[in-house]
Amino acid sequence: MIKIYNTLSRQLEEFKTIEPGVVRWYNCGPTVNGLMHLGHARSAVAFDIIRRYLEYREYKVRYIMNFTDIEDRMIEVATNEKRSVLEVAEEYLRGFRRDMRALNLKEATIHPRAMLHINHMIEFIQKLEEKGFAYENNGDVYFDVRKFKEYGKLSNQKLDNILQEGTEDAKNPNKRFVADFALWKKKKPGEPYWPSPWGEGRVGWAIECSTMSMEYLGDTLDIHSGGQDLIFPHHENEIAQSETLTGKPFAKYWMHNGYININKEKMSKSLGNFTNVVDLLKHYSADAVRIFIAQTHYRSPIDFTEDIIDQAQNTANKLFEIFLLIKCFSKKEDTDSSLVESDNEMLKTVEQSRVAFVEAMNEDFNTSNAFAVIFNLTKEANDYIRKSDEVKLEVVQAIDMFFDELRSVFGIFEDIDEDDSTKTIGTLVELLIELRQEFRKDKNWTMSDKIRDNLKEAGITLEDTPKRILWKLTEQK
RNA sequence: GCGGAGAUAGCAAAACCUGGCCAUGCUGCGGUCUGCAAAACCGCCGAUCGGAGUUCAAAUCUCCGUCUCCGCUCCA
Repeated sequence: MIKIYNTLSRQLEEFKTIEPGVVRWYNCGPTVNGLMHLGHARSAVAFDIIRRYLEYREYKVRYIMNFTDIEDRMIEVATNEKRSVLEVAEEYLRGFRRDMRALNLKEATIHPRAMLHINHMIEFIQKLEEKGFAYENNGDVYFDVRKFKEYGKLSNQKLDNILQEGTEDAKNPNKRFVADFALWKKKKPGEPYWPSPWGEGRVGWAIECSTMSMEYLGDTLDIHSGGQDLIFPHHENEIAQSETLTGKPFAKYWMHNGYININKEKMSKSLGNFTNVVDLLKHYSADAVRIFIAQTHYRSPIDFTEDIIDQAQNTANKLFEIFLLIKCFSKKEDTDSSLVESDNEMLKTVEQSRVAFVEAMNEDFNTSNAFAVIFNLTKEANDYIRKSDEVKLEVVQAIDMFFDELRSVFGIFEDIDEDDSTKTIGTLVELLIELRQEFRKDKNWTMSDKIRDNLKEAGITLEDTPKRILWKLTEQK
């Protein structure tokens, strides 16, 4: 049984989809007005792993992640850079797609763009108006939050406490009530606009997500997710509009990931401490970044420092080595001899690890504990390869199969394999190892060390273990 | 002011809902193995913010306090 923490109820709930075996999931995507930064990455990777886990548990996941390409901040950037909103959108959309691929994020089922759904949004607003929950004033259209009795249920706020007088938005004379939010905004000079029943203008932010999610997933979603900062007002507003329109719950489970701080400070433009994914990937592998994110539970805050990402890179390198070692052994010839006790114990450990892994992930996707399981298993696997009298194919293949599962859930080292050039090198290296063993038998340390040292210089590290000699290509990063 | 999250070893982090010898990773120290080295494995060091309460038993529940972060304005 999978348990999910639901922001709406503020507790763990059993995960039950509306349609058995199918997950309808809308993840609030980014506004494409800049480069993908660490905050986007945290959210995207955390939910990517959860999605992959649900797929691992054989759910069919319909995963929608939007790109917001028309919004206040888009216009702001376009104005500053003296370009059209469309140009800005195109550029950063490409950037996001590139960085998302680099981070090995699975492609969403659909990545809808707001600008292509304006007509549906207008229809949505019209229906709200017909129902009497929206009102037009001077070319703007607002949602009348006081009519939606449950407003504030997601963010756990009372209407009286929402929006203090004195904020800029509260002074807007077109609104009847301070907390009312814009569904449609009258065009301003120089801004992109669309025709509508209320005159020329553009859509409000929250209506974009409501419209697109319902268009692709129906009236009620299983999961709606995003960063914690979206709880209010964005998701609160989505609930108000959507539930007013359909009279049904908008989403069963609301999931929100924790923030990333940089050296104990919020990542923000004014502090100039944005860490962009492109820059990060210049120094660290995507696997390290994903491990860095997955080692903390998705709801906990992360304080990003260089030290921590270095540690994650270190962990990534170690995992890579044992993964590759097992992968290589899983492709060797079978030995024909029957399993001994230590083999059976290893097989048992793999099975127990799988159970423990599933248990950890079932508990609101406890990736920290899942990693603890992985580390414990890699210890055993390392021992098995180095200390068994004979490495049995059946055993390494069982380990490798589970490692494959882990790699695909966490989205790390998915392309791990020997390529052809490695195989050729392997044949040569094994020849040299044999030669070196001859020298070692004769206690000719000068020659044996020379082989080892020269190989090391060539980027190949030898490892003398009790039972056999292992070799590996020296890490690049 | 209102709402939320949090404080666990040198660093990171889990367990907290559902009370029962504080997982796990990195670092440091020692050991095993080895001709040596490296690796790997084993062991050790070391922590529940402070105070009170409930309890046979508290990191976990309750209360008080201190501190940090976030939201209430565009944010993942």
